[in-house]
Amino acid sequence: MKKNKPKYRQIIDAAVTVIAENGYHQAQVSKIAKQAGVADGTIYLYFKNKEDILISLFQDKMGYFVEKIEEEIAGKEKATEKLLTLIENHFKILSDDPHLAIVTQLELRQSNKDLRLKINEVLKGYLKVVDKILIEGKENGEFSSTLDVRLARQMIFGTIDETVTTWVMNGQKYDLTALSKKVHELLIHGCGGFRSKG
Amino acid sequence: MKKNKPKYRQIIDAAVTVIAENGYHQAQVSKIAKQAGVADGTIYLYFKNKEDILISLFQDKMGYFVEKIEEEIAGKEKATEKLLTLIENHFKILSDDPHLAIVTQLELRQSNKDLRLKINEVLKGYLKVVDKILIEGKENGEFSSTLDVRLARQMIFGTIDETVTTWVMNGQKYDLTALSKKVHELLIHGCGGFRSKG
Amino acid sequence: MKKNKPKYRQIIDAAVTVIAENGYHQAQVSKIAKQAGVADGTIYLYFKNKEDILISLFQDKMGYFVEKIEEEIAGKEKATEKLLTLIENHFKILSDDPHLAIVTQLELRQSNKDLRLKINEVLKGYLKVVDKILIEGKENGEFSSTLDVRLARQMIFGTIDETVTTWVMNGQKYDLTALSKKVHELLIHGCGGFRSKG
Amino acid sequence: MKKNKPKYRQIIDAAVTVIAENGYHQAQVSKIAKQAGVADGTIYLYFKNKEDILISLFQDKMGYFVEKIEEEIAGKEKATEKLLTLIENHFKILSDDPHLAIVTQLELRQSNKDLRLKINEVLKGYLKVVDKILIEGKENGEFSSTLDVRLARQMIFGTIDETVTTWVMNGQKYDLTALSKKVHELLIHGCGGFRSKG
DNA sequence: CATGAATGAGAGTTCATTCAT
DNA sequence: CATGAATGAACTCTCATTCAT
Repeated sequence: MKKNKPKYRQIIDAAVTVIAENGYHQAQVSKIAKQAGVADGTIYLYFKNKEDILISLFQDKMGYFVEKIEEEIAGKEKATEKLLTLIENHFKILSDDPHLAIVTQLELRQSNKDLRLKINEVLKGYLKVVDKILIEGKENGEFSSTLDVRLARQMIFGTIDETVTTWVMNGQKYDLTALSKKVHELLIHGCGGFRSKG
Repeated sequence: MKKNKPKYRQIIDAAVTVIAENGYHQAQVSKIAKQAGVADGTIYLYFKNKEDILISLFQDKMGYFVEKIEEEIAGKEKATEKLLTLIENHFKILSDDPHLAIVTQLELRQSNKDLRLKINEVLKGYLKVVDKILIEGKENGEFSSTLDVRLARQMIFGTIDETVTTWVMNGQKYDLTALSKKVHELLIHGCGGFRSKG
Repeated sequence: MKKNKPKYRQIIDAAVTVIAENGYHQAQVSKIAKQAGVADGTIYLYFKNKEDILISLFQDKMGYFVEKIEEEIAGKEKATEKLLTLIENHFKILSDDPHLAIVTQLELRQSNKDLRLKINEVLKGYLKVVDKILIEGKENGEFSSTLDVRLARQMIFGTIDETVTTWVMNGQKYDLTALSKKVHELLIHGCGGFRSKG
Repeated sequence: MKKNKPKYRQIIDAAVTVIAENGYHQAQVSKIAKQAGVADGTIYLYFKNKEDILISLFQDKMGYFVEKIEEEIAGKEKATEKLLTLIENHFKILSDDPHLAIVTQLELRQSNKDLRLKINEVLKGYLKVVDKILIEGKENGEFSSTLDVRLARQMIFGTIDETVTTWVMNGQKYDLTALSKKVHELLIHGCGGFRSKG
């Protein structure tokens, strides 16, 4: 398994750095090779082609993402708590790795449709976690019984994603993690806020 | 004013068609010229360069977007009604122009950072409309008085955008406009739904 | 005869200005037309093509050059005096018209071989004047009886031309005409200078 | 050092051939690559861009020029002998390489001002050699003590250059080297020739 | 005579990938 | 396993010239 060899990770990490610092369109294979400390040709011993580096990068990082979040969620009882944990961790992981945030929110989106379709495939793992929380919440009465899971998932992911992207575009200058509770509150009660009476 | 000459529109429309049918990276100037029925060089009598075509395209279409939505909103009294109208029109305009939907949701996002920054500039007009609705809703008590306008705007835009993108990526096979009410409901009351009692 | 119409001269003069100020490769027909205050198409009512403007420009200016010099020379008796007069006038005409100097010494030389061959054709009129002086000087004993007229002509023209070019390349900052006597002295007596005894 | 690799020279030599045979404006990079027997992209492993090929070509050839002439001059005692040697070698080197003569006298002069300024920089090395001869000649009494070195240098370079250019423009049909002595004689004694008595 | 909108051919350069060493 | 020199396809933009008005 090539994925366990040290150079595999070296190249993935080099790709994140190079893309974050130079932008997607200025991230040539030769630059990644140099950053990784290997020859251009060596890249092709570990990856099929350039696209494969990017997909692998995404799978690798997103795999950790899902794993980490599932782990943290496991300890929570209520769906709303789980959703908060998901938001908190999503924000935290990207806050802790500014390069990764730039790469996933801005740079990788410049890739062509094919690559984006493959990235979406990878994203499904994340979306399944969201779906599971939503279904659980519907079942135990925390969420509306008429909730459309697919739409709610799109709202949750869309909102989190837009929040992170705005933060990255503004230069990661403010504290993203501090927004978790307010975003959570918004997602649970909407713009209307919590009402005891209509 | 070049913008009023027929060839200006011909070229913009040709660009939408060519990008939608061939993808961003396969939309060569010569292809756009051919589709528009003009010579390659003619493009440069109306646009500074290729990037200028894309920005103009976005400004042009988004300008209509904002104009149309502001017009429709004007007739509504309540902020929630205005939000519904915004969602309905957003979905309707893109539903009515499948090519435009592909271009704005998928293809134009592949552009480089410079172009994307300029596109974001244009988007600000749309976000201001959303902000106005939110502020109004806070003032007349429809929305929570503690609502964070910026976060709420990110939720609204993120949700709408993600909903449209998902629809486009799935081949525009289902009725997007039919989702307006449910998306609206979600944005107002959140996953928790409307509760008469906490 | 088109050459006598006012627009003919307007265009020639515009060409000199535009080439001097923008350089040969940035002297587009449209720029010359604008400077001349006529439409692009009008150029082609007076000149066959762009090359024709440049050749006409050269013929026109060089014609004045030869005419002026022949006129001044006519009043001189000795060949050496005639040579001095030629140098003085050559330097003076170009000193008096800095744009023309730039155009003839630097810009027009960037033209392609065809155009340069035609320019050389025009130059022959000037070289004939030089030849006449040389032959006269040989006949009346002012110049060596073994003088190779062709080589001497190349020396005279090469020296004058190089002197003017150096002056133009240095920004026309010093007084070119002040060099006439010394250049003349050099051409008559060479580096060795005048010697009463070998 | 790329300059010592065989392909570096292959490309330079190919450029001389292609420019001489097709003219400056018809010397496309792809043509030079083909002539050199390498791929288009290979050119850019050895040269920054097309202009860099031409400057390198000039530096390379002119470097040899100056080196060769300085070497030959070193063995001569008198300034006049040195000048003769310079002329002889200048003529000989270009006579021996007809392609190079075409390139330096006609084609490279069509380059834009930027390139020509860089070429002039290279030429300064040659002009310094001329200056050294002139100063030496003044010091040891061979040349006039009142000689203006800058003007004399312009005469010498202008005359040699004009002589070579005329020879190239006439199709290199006559023996250029045979003119060395007469040109030398002209430069030393001028049109007046050698006089024992004024 | 004069206009100026329209034409369309033509070339330098980058970079993912290969393969002989 | 690792190297890195070599490959070659692909595309934007300029500008001299024309011709319908």
